[in-house]
Amino acid sequence: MSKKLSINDIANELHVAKSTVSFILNGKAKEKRISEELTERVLKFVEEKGYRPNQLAKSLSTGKTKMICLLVEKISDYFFSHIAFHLEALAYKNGYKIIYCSTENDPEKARELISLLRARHVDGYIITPPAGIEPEIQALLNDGLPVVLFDRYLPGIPTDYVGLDNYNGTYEAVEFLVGSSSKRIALVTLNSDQTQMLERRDGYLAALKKHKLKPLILKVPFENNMETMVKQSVQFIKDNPDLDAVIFATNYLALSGIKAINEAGLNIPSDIAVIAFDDHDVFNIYNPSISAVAQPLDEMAKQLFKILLDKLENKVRLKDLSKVIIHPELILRGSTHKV
Amino acid sequence: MSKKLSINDIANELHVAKSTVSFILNGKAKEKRISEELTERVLKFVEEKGYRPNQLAKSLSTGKTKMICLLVEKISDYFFSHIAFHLEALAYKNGYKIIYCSTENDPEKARELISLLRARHVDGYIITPPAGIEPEIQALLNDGLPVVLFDRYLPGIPTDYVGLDNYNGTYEAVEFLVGSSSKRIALVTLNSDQTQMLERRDGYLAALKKHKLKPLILKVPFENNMETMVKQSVQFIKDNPDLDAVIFATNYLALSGIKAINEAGLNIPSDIAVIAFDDHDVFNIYNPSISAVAQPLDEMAKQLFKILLDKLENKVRLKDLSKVIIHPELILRGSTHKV
DNA sequence: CTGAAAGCGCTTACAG
DNA sequence: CTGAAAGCGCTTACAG
Repeated sequence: MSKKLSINDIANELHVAKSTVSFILNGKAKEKRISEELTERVLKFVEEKGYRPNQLAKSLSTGKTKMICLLVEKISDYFFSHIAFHLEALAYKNGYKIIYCSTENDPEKARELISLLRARHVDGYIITPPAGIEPEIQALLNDGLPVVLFDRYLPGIPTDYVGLDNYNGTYEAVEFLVGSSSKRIALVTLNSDQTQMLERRDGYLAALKKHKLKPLILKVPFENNMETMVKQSVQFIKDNPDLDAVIFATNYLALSGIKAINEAGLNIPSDIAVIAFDDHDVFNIYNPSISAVAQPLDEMAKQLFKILLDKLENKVRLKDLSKVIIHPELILRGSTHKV
Repeated sequence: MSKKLSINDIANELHVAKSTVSFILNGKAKEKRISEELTERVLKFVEEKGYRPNQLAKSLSTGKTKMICLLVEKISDYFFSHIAFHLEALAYKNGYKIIYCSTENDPEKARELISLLRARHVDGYIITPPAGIEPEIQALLNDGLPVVLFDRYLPGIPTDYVGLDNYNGTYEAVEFLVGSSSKRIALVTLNSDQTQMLERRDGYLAALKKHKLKPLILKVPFENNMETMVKQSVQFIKDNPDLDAVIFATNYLALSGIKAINEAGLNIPSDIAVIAFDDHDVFNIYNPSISAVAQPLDEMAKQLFKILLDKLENKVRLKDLSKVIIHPELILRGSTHKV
């Protein structure tokens, strides 16, 4: 276990001041008018020895850790793990590392996590906030730390935000269903007040109203397991025999709902057409394949990271907020009628 | 943006030495025989002010960062994102944070990531290694850093390891299929030399041999997208009309394979029985539901973390290696015959 | 029990 | 161009 090289060792071995080495390593050789020859010599030595500056010391001294906190509802969810993957690529390209945390939608846990991450001095935050952590978010902002919310926002607090145009997502889904002659269109959603869920509901309601159709909404409790969800959906279908189309507000609701439709002995799409909100790998290979309102995951990640990076690099003032609303894509597959 | 409190500020305000404050904060008050009254006073003050020690400074001084690197093939994969979720819970309970990185199975990228994480002085590593990073793993070990590999290992290097009993996973799957009267059992696997894939193949071959059945293996190139995989599987099915059962070596191979079986106009399980290696949420709600050799994800995460933590806390010597082989669970669902 | 001091490994004004 | 020095905010022997 060879002792790790420090900037001091390098300075000593090369008989130069460690400040000189530091400047060279940080690309300030020109600026500090250090001779090209010396610069070369130092860089070569560093290269040979495989020296890597201790980031802890650097961070303590500069106040920057080059770490970003990704605080999501649950890292194992399809949506979040894919966002995590895309963000990672962008972060690494720019010299940042990502620490992830799952809130499981518990504000208490989110508070604790933010507090822990603050003690580690991460440079910026990307967060899907549970309701109730407004004070902590505000505190981050007050202390000059960049915070970008995504997927859902906190109505009381102005922040940077990247989200889907959920309203038009369901609106356009309804429009399509009406256009393919569905008359009785239900929305199956979660019993949740998160902004993205409310927007999906509102888009649905608005489109139905436009077409003078009666809304029909099933709210599934958030905590339910798949089995319970299926049962509730089956009951819902039985109670509404005139149903001829369903929009599911999340991809897992759709999966359980389709099982329910199968169990009820109905055919997709001839008896009931189905559109899922939020795409999923398996929708493509399901039988029938499932139409979906897709969130462009890479685009969302790209926008999220851009907003954060601009603030981290002081290209944008902290007070100047960006809201990016990404347009979803309605992907038509086998679970809806051809038009 | 109020200035952050430091241990110096606290010492000054309370008119005590900062070493005293440090001892108290680190629970060494008793050991250092600091009066209970003073201890109380300091803790109360700290509590009131909401002081959080700067972890960077602490890390620089102690050499411990309380951070763990989770280096996986791809964070958005079902298996890895679920392992990540379970590990997170364990890590946080023990005061650790996790930085994740995706190697995408590229040794060059893995090397770069390890180098970057070393500069950040993470305390320990949990890794699914791509072939070719043996030297880097060895270097970590030589420098006394705990490393636990999982899912696959590097044959040349003795390390801590947590993996599935892949051999018996496919072996038992074949046994079951034979027992439910399948005669012509194929294995669809990836064109990969990773240890876990080889073990799955070997278990399959051994079980077939025992029953004097002829093996039939399709190797799908690793890089293929879903569509290509489906095409290859369809062709494979057509080429082998006597096929009556298939074991898919990964969950995504199973999903594309099932699509292929559907497209070939065959019925599951009456024409072809199907077992997938590695369970997936959607298998349960698929129609028919899909039998699977399930990896106990929480158990794997638990073992992984325990091994790592024991080393981090010096409960186990670095040289003493653990290998934990976890037994898979064969979950029978609708894609296989009842027995 | 307490205080002064050195050290972790960097950065960065400041003076030459 | 270079060197000595202070500072980031902790920990921890060491001496009283």
